[in-house]
Amino acid sequence: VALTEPAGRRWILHVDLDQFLAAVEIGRRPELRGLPVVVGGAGDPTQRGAVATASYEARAFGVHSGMALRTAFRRCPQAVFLPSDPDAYNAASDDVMAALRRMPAVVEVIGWDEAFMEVHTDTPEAFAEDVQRQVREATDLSCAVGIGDNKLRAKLATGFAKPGGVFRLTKQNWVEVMAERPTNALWGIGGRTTRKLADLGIHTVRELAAADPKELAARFGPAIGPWLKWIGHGEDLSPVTAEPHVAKSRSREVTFQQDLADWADVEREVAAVARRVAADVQADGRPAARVGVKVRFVPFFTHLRSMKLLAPTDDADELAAAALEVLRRFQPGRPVRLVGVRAEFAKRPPD
DNA sequence: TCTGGGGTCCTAGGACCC
DNA sequence: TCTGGGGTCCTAGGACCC
Repeated sequence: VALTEPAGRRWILHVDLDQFLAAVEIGRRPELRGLPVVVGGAGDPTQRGAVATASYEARAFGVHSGMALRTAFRRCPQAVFLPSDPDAYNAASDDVMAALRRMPAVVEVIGWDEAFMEVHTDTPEAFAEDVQRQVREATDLSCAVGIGDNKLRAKLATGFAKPGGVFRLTKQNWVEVMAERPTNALWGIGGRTTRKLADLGIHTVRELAAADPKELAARFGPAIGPWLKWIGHGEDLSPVTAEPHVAKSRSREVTFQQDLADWADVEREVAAVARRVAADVQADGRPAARVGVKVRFVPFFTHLRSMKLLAPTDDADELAAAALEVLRRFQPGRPVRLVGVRAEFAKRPPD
């Protein structure tokens, strides 16, 4: 008998904080509780910017993440609009993840407000409720917990657990719960793929699961095509890993409140953004090997160009010069509403 | 009054080399 | 007079996620 064998079956839990950014703001300003709260941009709904998180009260008015702040204001003018405060959310996120890591589980953080946990137990619902208790005690935040037999099903289960609940989705109830739902209910299928699948006559998860893998491969490529059918069955073999995340790139971008009509202004902004990226690269302690520039023209055409550097560097002057060199490959003309600069780190050869 | 910011991974075509 | 086929690197862009 292997004494190291963990007790109980293997379960994957997906933990997702409820209305995370709004909850952090409410936590330090209790008078906001119960009010529609919208966090995003500079907190000024007359400016360009997007909703990062809306409280449930604001969602009742049709406000949701990704929506333009101005649109949110039109839908819910009485909402409290707050600027995004990344330092506060990072701190809260760190506290939550520390609480999860104190539990007997492998913890994989996948975002500010989300993590997978691999646990061994015969009572996963009881474990999930313990997770919720621990998170609340440590941070006063509430979370939903999805229970699955793999990461995909756990992640999808959370959607049925929100807010604040627990839901189990496994091979047993996959068909019952998911088969008649639209394909974009799956994690990994967005708007574009939904439309392409519809062109093939595939609208539901059941139809995707039954689709011809060759047809999918022809339409979506040799890796993504077969994977789509696979997730239609709810299958996912990816492991939960506690490996610390190593960033592959750092980027910054800025949307201008007024479009830039003068290309000289675009050049000045690209250089400035490149210097901010350089500071991030220096803080990371690894040099960048590639520089990319993003330009979004009016009305909303986005183009990207990039260049491998002759030699990796974290020097601000060099990165700014490289960004300007990449910028020269763009066709000036239309006014510009956004510029971005991305630095990619050198790929580290496997040991 | 349209449509944020920060990431990751995949695909595909051309260059280049053998 | 004819130029195949495979591998890798570089680049642009698509798509998705939080």
